[in-house]
Amino acid sequence: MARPHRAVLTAEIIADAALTLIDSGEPFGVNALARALGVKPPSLYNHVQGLEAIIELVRGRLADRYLVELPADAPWDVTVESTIRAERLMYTSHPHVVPLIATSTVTDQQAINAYDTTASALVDAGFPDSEVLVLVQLLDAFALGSGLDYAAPDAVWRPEGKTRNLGRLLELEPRGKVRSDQAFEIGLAMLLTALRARLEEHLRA
Amino acid sequence: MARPHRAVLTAEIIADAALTLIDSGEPFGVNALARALGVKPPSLYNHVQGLEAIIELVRGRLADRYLVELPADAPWDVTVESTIRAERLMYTSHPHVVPLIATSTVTDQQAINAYDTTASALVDAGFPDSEVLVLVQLLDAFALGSGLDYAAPDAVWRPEGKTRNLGRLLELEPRGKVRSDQAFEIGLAMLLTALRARLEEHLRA
DNA sequence: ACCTGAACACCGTTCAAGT
DNA sequence: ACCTGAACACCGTTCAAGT
Repeated sequence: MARPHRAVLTAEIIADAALTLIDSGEPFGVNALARALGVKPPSLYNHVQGLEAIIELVRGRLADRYLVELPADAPWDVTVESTIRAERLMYTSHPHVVPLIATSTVTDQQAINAYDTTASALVDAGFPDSEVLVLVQLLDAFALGSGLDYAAPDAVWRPEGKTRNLGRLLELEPRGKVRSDQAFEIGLAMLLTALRARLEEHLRA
Repeated sequence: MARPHRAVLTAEIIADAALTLIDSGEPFGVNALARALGVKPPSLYNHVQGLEAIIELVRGRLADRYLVELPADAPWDVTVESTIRAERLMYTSHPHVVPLIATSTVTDQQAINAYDTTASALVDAGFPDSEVLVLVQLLDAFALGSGLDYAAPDAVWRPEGKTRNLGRLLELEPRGKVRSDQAFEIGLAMLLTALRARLEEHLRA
């Protein structure tokens, strides 16, 4: 059998299977994905351009589900907070995706929309143009770093010798994902405070 | 010739060659590194445990050079600022290293020391134990994200459709590494402000 | 002690051949 | 139109053989 009467593959089917495989924690790649789909690796190239394109499809799939459209008339800090929380929920729900998308360029429309929404909220609030992308990037780095931390909460640092405080702090309760959650809340509160203070300065000047 | 009279390989030689190869931007791996060293891939395994160990050696090499010991009696915010600036200089000087070390566990002694120094500065300043690791992590994520941004400053987002503000902001001058530098300065100033404000709250309570 | 050759189980991608 | 087989140029790692 070379070609079934009804197509067994589409970009959507590939994206879904990719997300499932990534979430499983098993090694991810074109060959492994083809195996999971019961198909030979070259077949995928009839529907997607290659590994990077598949990863971008996965990003799009997640963005569609998690980065929903926000009300345009909400206060800027509500928009910012909602977006970061949605982004972090996306990452913590699919932690194995984080390392794959962390270093690639974002082209997916819904993901771009989410960043555009945050950028627009900051522009409308009164932040100067020259700062907005920086702030969007800072917030994104925080959400992403927080996602990486959630995926491997106690594995970021492994001191092998004596330390003044780091080793002791790593032993403190709570551990793991609970600590990662608390870390996220503290970091988010700090960033929002800093943003509000900075906006004050701009509006006063 | 199976074994030369004088060893051609040591862990240091491998680490240096690895850094040089990574910095060149060419594909990095055990095989490519062996080729660069004029040696067969299995030879490396007499000196290092594998690819991950080589990457950790590179981290150590950079930490030795950039994350120098700081005076223990400096004000906490000077320590924090110096460490972040040193870390960012390390990443911007070796941008291709960033994606390789971003997702791996830190075990190198000098790198651990740097984090321990920051943690201790925050503890001594009066931040509660429960927050210190979070803050160290937030600062680290910022430095790392800033390094990633410097490596590919205009490639983080590529909108293909229309956007309210994102596309316009991406076109603004300055571009590239200059913007990345400005972004770093703004982000750093914001984080230090937020840290000082948070410490105030803790000391007042 | 340490480098090599051979081997293993993988990768991502291209392309002509098949239906 | 779309799946396959064969092929290519790679990976990282193990291990017996060589000096």
